[in-house]
Amino acid sequence: MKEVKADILLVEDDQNLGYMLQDFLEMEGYRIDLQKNGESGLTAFKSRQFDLCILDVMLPVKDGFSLAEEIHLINPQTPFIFVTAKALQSDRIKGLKLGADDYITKPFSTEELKLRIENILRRIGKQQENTHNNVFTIGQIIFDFANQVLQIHGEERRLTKKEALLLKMLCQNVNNLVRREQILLQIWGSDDYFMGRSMDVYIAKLRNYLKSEPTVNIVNIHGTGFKLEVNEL
Amino acid sequence: MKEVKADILLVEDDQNLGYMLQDFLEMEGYRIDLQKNGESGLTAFKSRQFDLCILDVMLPVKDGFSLAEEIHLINPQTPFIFVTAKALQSDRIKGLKLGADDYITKPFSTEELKLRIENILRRIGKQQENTHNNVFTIGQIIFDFANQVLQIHGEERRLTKKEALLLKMLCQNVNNLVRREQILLQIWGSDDYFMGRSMDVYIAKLRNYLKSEPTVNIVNIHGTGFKLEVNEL
DNA sequence: ACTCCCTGTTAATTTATTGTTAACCAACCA
DNA sequence: TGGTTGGTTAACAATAAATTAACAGGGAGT
Repeated sequence: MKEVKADILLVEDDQNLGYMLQDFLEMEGYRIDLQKNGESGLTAFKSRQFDLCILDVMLPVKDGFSLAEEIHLINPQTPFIFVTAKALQSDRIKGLKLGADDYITKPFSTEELKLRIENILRRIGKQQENTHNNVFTIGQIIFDFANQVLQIHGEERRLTKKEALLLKMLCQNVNNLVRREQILLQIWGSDDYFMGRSMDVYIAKLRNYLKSEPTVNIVNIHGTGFKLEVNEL
Repeated sequence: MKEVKADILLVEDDQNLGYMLQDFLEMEGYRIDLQKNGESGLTAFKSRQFDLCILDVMLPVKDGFSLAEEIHLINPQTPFIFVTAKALQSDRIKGLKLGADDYITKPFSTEELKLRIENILRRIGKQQENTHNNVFTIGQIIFDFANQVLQIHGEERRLTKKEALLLKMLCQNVNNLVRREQILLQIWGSDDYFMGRSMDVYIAKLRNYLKSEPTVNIVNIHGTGFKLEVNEL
């Protein structure tokens, strides 16, 4: 079950590029409506709400610029990105004047497009995936690293800095071993006997906090490290 | 009398380009602080508030990327644009990953730059307005940042500049942790022991002002920062 | 089973951070 | 000049967190 990060209207007449982008963006967690010309693009836009539009400039039936104008007329809020093969200065300026939030020229990497989309969505306040917010779900428990808080069945439990750091490390490696020395070096700064004992104390504390979740366990791998085990149902 | 549209920090080592841009942007109604290297750029940034930063990537003393990182640390709100001669894909991606709001490559027309600036300012405009109106409601209390006044049950209490800045920061992150270093960097300009103690004194003052509201609390997250908690009814 | 070493747990101790009040100082202003 | 005001530093109390200690189990090899 993946949460949809945002609804995107993609208008691109080049079949190959269109499908490729659709696939890529869907894999990134966006819901895509792919249209092949300006007119169907406009119809699609009218039919429901989108968080973002990606428009090719050269489109059959109705070009990207006039499409953008009409979209802007219908909903001036909606941000849009132009994609184009032409690197013409004048074209870029025309796009930006129309209020384009971004303007990228082919060839571009999907990585770049992804970052630009994320940037725009972040700015308009669309909630990004929580992974960047550092919110983890551990069984029924919600761990908000940024606020150092654990939500256990409605109850809030505040964590100390070290507790939070340690739990984050385990969460980032759910169901995977994290070696003692790695934890010690990263959180305690160095790996000696006493630091190690200190860490064990913290493991005990975390176990205590998580004990209400039977599907969640911090298991010890003798002589090696720990693993946060979460058994999905 | 010309209204200043925005304060822009421009860091560009190429004298010609730098002056040219400064002139152009000033004619456009922006107030420009031109710096010639990364280090002086950082100093300038610390010295006051900017609405936007335009950074060359290739800078003497401290490159644009690390400058951006530090700026982001001090005030994650501030948008920035990278300007560079290199059209390297990997560079563009690095910049965007750092959270750049835009990335434009030389040569570019001043017209394009102008449009991109307007775009960004327009986008942050809404939030800006709210935070430029700068009237927050904290439970029953009304905090007018612009006038540095707190309305507590009809009573007016005037705040000092630092008190107001600190309270604003907390308000902008209601119910969210604000880290000590971030407050210190943003308001006090640097993070050392005494600044920290000074801040603690201000926290005490604010707590005192807000103590009549039982639903409002400034809670300390030990070793990390503070959180303005407002419990809705 | 015996032994060594690693881990679990709780409590005691030490260290670091914060709360608070007041003294101090510099800038501003009548 | 002297009185305000805003801001910093100092000092001490109160807390919270982190480490250390102490002891009890447990695994793994012999």
